[in-house]
Amino acid sequence: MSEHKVISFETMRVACRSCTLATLCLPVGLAPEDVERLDGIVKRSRPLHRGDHLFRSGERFRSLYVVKTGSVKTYSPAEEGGEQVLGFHLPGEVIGLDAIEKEVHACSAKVLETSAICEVPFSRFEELSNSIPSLQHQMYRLLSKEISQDTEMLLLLGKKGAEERLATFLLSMSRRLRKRGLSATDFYLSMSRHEIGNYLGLAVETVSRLFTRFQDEGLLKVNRKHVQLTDLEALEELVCGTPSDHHQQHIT
Amino acid sequence: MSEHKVISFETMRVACRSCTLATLCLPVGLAPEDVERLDGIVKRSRPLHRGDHLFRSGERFRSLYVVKTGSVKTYSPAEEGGEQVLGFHLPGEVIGLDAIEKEVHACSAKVLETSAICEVPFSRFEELSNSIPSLQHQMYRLLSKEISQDTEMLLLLGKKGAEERLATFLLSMSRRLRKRGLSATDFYLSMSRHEIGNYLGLAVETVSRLFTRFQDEGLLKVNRKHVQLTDLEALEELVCGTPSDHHQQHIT
DNA sequence: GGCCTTACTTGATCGAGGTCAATCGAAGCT
DNA sequence: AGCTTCGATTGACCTCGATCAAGTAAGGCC
Repeated sequence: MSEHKVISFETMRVACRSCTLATLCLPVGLAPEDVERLDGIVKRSRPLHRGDHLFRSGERFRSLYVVKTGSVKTYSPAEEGGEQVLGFHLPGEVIGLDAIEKEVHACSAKVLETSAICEVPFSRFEELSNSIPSLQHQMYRLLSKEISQDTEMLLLLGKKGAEERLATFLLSMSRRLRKRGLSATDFYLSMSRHEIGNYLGLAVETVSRLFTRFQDEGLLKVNRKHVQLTDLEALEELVCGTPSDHHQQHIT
Repeated sequence: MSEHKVISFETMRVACRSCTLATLCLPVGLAPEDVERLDGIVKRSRPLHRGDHLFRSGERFRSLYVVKTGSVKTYSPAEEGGEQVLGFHLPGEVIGLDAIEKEVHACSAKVLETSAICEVPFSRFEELSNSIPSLQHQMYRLLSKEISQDTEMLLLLGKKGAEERLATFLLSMSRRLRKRGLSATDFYLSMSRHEIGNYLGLAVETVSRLFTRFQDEGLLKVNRKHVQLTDLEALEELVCGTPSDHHQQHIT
């Protein structure tokens, strides 16, 4: 994991108002004094390390978590040691939204690399959002966004072929990294091929073969976890469905 | 469509407080005067008919819709006339939650049979939820529930085979109908085989074959849109993943 | 009633991608 | 360094479900 920088402890102590992720995870148009209030309920812990859990399936839901640096995967432990990867979470993204209703976590969240995570106790947050309309509004938007993202993913898994799935995944990473001010074309994947395959509903071997094929076709360069997207345009094309009329699953 | 009863106009005028769906779509523990307030912003229209749209992809988002009777499908119009079915919505279910963030509908909603639908203007609802903490709480729960349902669906499409998909679909219908006080084992499907297949990521032919197979195996009786589940137990087993160790997609 | 359109069913064939198996290479350990 | 382990890659083969192609039955309309 030497490709990932160590998180300085100082970084952890930065308040919401000065966090570089403020525009991502903070309500837009929130008054400064309200930011203070929100800041007051956020817990900041020491950096977590690869393999640490934010929570596990079955645990009582208490807090939402916001990734500050690093990355987290959520997964649903299936029968017999097998697991189902539900998502990968990058800085600025919120984890735990699916557990609000039942007040129990249906999935587990595991840190993929050394990461800084903010914890937001939900009951406190809910009280706060009661007295701050724009915070409530932002929360509605956040939840709604999660729904529409899941919907897109659903579409991907339901009808798209293996190529489109991997291309979509790579472009999603690219887009999300760019939004966070990082390189959109040159990055390290913090998850294994196995986890990618599991997430996309593909066998590890298929993921591996696709990486090789994409490289052969000049779409990207890949070396282990290091990926460089050299032809975003072509990847987009693969996704958008003009792949020279590829085996487009029935659909109708 | 003679199998579906016509909605009397009277039914439409019933206020939230006396609606049989109150326990489904109303906040639990909402004070009577608050129910009145909510009731005040809900619009009730004449019954809609098969093919009518609640909204179309691209339209500005203004309201959430609650199915009172009948059923609705949401779908995303894909390239070239093809569409992607995103979900089927039964009485008590809310439609439009995915559009809150962008304030634009990314999908269309079409009525599958004569249906009564309540319209809830979102901006008014949001104001109201600002002053009624338990309404806000219920809304958080509702949005969260949608997320966890999408997550389950995602799992289904990512890793499950055709049998499991159809079995899951049928059990989902069964469970939802039971919750609404209708028969869990004897019902009419308001959507076509084609729409079921599209929704589950399967070809029409596969859906048809599976219905036949399930019938042959004594799991259900099917005649056109009329379905009778005669062995819920066995269907559950198909879903849960103890199908005598069937071709369980890699997963790991 | 008879025609027509649309939905559903059933059979035959094909291919994307999963499974099995072997090899390779990198990171971690003593 | 040398050993071990786990992840990634590559090849051979096979299965599930898509696609193609009829054929059948039901509702709609004159």
